[in-house]
Amino acid sequence: MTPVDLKRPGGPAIHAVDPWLPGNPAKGRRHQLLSENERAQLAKISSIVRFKKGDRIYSEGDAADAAFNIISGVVAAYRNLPDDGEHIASLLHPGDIFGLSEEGRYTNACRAVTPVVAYKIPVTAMRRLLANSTDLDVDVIIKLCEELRRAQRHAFLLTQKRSVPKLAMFLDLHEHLQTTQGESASEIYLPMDRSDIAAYLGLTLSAVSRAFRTLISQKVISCRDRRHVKILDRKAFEKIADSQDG
Amino acid sequence: MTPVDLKRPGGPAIHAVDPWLPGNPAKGRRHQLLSENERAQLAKISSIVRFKKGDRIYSEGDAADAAFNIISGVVAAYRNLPDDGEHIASLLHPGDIFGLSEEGRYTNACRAVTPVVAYKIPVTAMRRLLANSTDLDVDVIIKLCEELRRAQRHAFLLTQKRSVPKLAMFLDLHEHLQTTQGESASEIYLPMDRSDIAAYLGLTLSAVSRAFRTLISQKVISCRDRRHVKILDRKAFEKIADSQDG
DNA sequence: CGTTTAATTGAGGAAAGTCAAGTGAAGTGG
DNA sequence: CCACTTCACTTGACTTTCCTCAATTAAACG
Repeated sequence: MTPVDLKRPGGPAIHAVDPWLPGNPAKGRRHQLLSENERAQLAKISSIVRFKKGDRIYSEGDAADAAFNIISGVVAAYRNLPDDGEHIASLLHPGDIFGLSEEGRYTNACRAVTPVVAYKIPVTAMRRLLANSTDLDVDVIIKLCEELRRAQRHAFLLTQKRSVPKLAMFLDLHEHLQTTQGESASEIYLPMDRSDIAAYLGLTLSAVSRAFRTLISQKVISCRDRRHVKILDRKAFEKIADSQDG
Repeated sequence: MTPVDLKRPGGPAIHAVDPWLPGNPAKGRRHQLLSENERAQLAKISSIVRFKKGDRIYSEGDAADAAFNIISGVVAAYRNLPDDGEHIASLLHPGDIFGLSEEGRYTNACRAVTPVVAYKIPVTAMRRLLANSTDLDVDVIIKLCEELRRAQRHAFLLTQKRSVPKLAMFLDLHEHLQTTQGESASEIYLPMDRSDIAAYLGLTLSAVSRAFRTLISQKVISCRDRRHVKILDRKAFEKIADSQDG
């Protein structure tokens, strides 16, 4: 499930696609951005924290005293809605950073979708490191560019009006995520449950369920169980995912 | 329409809310992040470019050789849809940066929504500056955090299912934008046309038009003309904008 | 002043939402 | 190890809302 270097951590790791270096070789490949030295420096000021599945990591509006860097597991950054639903702003994976803030307060709440291990990095120490500025700051900039693009892709996904293409795009996204992390491409693993998918796609639970059913009955995908999806008809799948007919 | 320091430019200017400095004083206020020195350094490597309303600044997939910093005007970053519609990923204003890329190619197309004046900064020169790292890199990080939050707010807005609250949130957003830039709060100015609003909200032109009509007929807002909106019933307006009943 | 582009409005249909009932799986305690 | 409880998900009937398409009206431009 997780690459080797994340299992035996040598300090925080930031994975991202370089925004400036032209494509090949290793097109679309995510690199570990930090040098051994930088990772060691960060390791000195950070601690390792663990969360059980479902644990709240912090709430919206809490004092933002630390940023986090995921070693293993999946985290959801979300906001609560007035009608007690929730909107998931992003799903974060190993190599991602979260805990950004506005005026010293977290803008989202965060919870562990799976068991999570992460580095916790105090912001004050982090700012000091950034000011003494090795190449660390450029790496952080690169990572932020990537997160920005992700947020924009998410917004794009949300403009899709029909539920089936939305779900297809979501599955596509997760397949890419898994292949770029070097895992089996034959099956997509979904670590979150249906209600999380609904909150991320801006749909109701029912709509997500029906969208799965539609794709299954059209023999475009099959589900071994609720968390394992296989793509049966790649061509139909991509047609549904990148155009908007479902 | 634009603060004075943007009219007589002393070099690129980045405006953002500090993510770490706690709220008061000047809560929610956007600062000019760059020092005189930094602005001068950036000015040396950048040129000033002008665009007429409607001009395409660059296309999706173009080689990303420069970033831009807006002096005056509004820019839309968008993607074309297969069915010849478009999705607007973000609306950019004076003090914003755009032209971020992935593997050396622009991920969005950009066009001028109003007449635009901007600094054009070659990425190679910019990278050199960042590597020689004054505090410039930290400022860029701060700005990117802000853009990330904006993208997440946009995604949040897009999860709203009814058109009226969506439009209300959009108007609210623009009111904030104008007050933080120190302009008259009595009326909201919309520099873009209805189809741009539709493309940003993920609605059809008709739906946007009807949402305006609904708010007008409920006497929540009034329109002096298509670009000037006034909020008549602040309480009703906020109820519609932050909860989801419209 | 006429032509083009932008916006409004209306009728009808498609799709997701809501509400509620029912099924399946997973975990608990006996 | 099995009955029981719980939670996650599915499915169905009905309502709401937006989209589609088309016809008009209003504004912008030469």
